[in-house]
Formats: sequence, C-alpha cells, structure tokens
Amino acid sequence: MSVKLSLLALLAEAPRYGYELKAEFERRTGEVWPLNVGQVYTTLDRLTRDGLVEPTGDDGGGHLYYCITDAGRAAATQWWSAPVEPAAPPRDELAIKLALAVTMHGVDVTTVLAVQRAATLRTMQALTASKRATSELSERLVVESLLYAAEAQVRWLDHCEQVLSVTPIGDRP
Amino acid sequence: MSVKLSLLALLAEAPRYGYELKAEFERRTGEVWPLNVGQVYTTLDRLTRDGLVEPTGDDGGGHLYYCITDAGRAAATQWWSAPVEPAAPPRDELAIKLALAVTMHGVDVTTVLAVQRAATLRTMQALTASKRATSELSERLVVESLLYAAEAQVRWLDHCEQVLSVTPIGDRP
DNA sequence: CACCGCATGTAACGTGTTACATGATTCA
DNA sequence: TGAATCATGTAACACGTTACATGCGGTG
Repeated sequence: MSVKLSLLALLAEAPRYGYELKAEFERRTGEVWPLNVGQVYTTLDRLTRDGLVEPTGDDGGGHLYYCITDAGRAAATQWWSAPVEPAAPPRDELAIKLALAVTMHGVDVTTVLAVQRAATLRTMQALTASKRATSELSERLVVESLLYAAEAQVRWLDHCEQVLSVTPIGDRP
Repeated sequence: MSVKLSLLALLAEAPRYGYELKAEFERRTGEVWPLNVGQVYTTLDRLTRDGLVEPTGDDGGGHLYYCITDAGRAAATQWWSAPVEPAAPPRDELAIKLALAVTMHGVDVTTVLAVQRAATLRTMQALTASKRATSELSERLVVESLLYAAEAQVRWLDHCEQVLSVTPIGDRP
C-alpha cells in the first residue's frame, strides 16, 4: 500500500497532477525507490475508484489536477495516526531462504551466509556513498533507514553462523 | 517471489503434494507467516506454467505429487547461489511514511514516531514470547531475524527523533 | 448422523510494475 | 529540424491473497 498511501498523503497536502506527484515523491524519498510515472496514473485511477480522490477539471495548461475527498482525508489521517504493521510483517525472503537452507540437504548454508553477507556489505557501502549525496533531510533519513536495516541483517547473519557452528548438521532437532 | 521460490526449493528436495508443501513450509518457518493452502495451488499452477515443476500422476491415495524439472532445478540452484536483493530493496512503508511526514505540514512527526516506537516495542515483546515457544532451530532463526529488524527499526526511530530535535521545523532544507 | 481435518482446486480481487502509445513544449 | 523532457494514459502481466466449493475419511 506504500504507493497508494503516499500519493494520498501528498494529495492531502495540496491538489496535484500526476507528474507532479511522481516528482514530489522522489524529491522527498530520494532515488532509492524510483516511481514509474505509469504507476502514478494507475494508482490515481484506483484511488478514484475507491472514492478517496477526485479528478478536478483541466486547470490551465494541460494539467489534470486531482483533489482529495473527505473519505480520502479520513484515510490519510488514519494512516498518520496508526503505526505501520502492528502484526503481520511482510514475508522476508532472506529469512525464509535461510530457514529452508538450514533444514535442507545439499545446500551449503555457510556459503549462502557468506555470499549474503558480502552482498549486504556491498549494499551498505553503496548506501553510505549515496548518503553523502543526499540534499534533503527526509532523503537522508530514508537512506539511513536502509543502512540500519542492512546493518541488522549483517548482525543476524553473524548470529546465524554462530548458532550453526554450535549446532552442526546432525545435532539439529 | 518468496512463496514461489520456497515451494520450488522444497520440490527440489523431493516430490511433494500441495498440502504437504504448506505443512513443510510452516514447519520450517514457524507460525509467523501462515501460508494459505489455496495459494500453494495457485503457485503450483504458475510454476507449472513456467515449466519449473510438473505434476506427476496421482500416486496412491488421492495425492497429486509435483516434481521439479531440469529448468526448475536450475532456478533453485541459482536461488541458492545468488544473494537476496543486491540492489532494489522493496519499498519500506515506514521509511516512506516518515520521509513524507517530515516534509509535510499538519503532521505531528513526534507523535508518529512515538506511536510507531510503541507499536514496534510491543511487536518485539510478542516476538520474544513466541521465540520461547519455538521448537525448530530454523523457526527460531526466523523469529530472531524479525527481532533484529525490529530492534534496528527502534534504533532508527530514535535516530530520527534525535536528528529532528537538532533540526527543528523551519530550519529544514 | 454430524462434524472435523485432510486434500484439491477455482474465481476473483488487490497492489505493484512495466511496456508502450500519444501529444505538447522546450531548446540546441 | 530534431531530440529531450514534460505529461497523460492504457494494456498487460506478476505475485500475493482470500473466499468459496468440493470430496474423502475418521470419530464422537
């Protein structure tokens, strides 16, 4: 729901048109998650379908502005007041992958861990570099959120390795 | 792709039928991500469509076994050898939400941060409790991965608060 | 018998995402 | 003039997810 709710939140601030929404989104979140323009329009259609926004007539030079409705404003307010994902975290591919690797024959868990740690460390380096290139405060916070997550991932990988070295294959429940 | 690849990996180990796949998946990853049985069958259809698995005839008592193909085995091997997500991390709703909150008028970022921290701390407590209830090693690792991630999220929220207290509204670029 | 768990499946929907087509405007 | 950018939109698809229908077998 990230895209949908983001666009809704931006429209709660002011009426905007499609291209503007894409630009605003990327200006605020940085270049980590580029937003395909097409998706903005499909999402706007769906928001309209759900009665959360309304297209207002063509204002001036060929720009089709969208306006938030009362229901939309309520949904946005609700989004701001409630925390993200109290329960039901999205499936984590890496966690699943390792849970399977650990319980599977013919898969070298140690290698999987090593490859992943190397990749994540590379990601952290890239993030650190792109952090220096940020201009907006919000953009920097986004990059740092990814850094914190990557760092935690590395720690977890280390933890896995340590646990597995203590409980080698054969001793496992 | 988590579900698709997981089922493929399980079928790389041995031919299995739908219900068995659901059971195996949940036995190994725990109760965090329950897998709707229906999804197993739709996923099996899509894997068949893509030529990665094949239904073998009804073996014995009403069980429809699926078997991995050569292409499927190659895909599974590829999955094991490559790291997850080198670039292109999935959109993080919380990070996006805060990036918008910081740049938006009429949104009380401090409250958003506080609500989120409380929710995440509650999640951590629940995870810690469910960690004690794990029997399988792999299951425990999954729960711990969520714990590490939640812990990092709290640290990031603290970081955001600290950054925002230094750069109050009005001084922002 | 009725109920429950096992087992297979289907239809429908939701979001995310891309590829493509189409024009207008700007600028070298 | 031609290329690039702005701007709108559509068609198609992928995956995830749920709700529902169906049948079989055991058990109270």
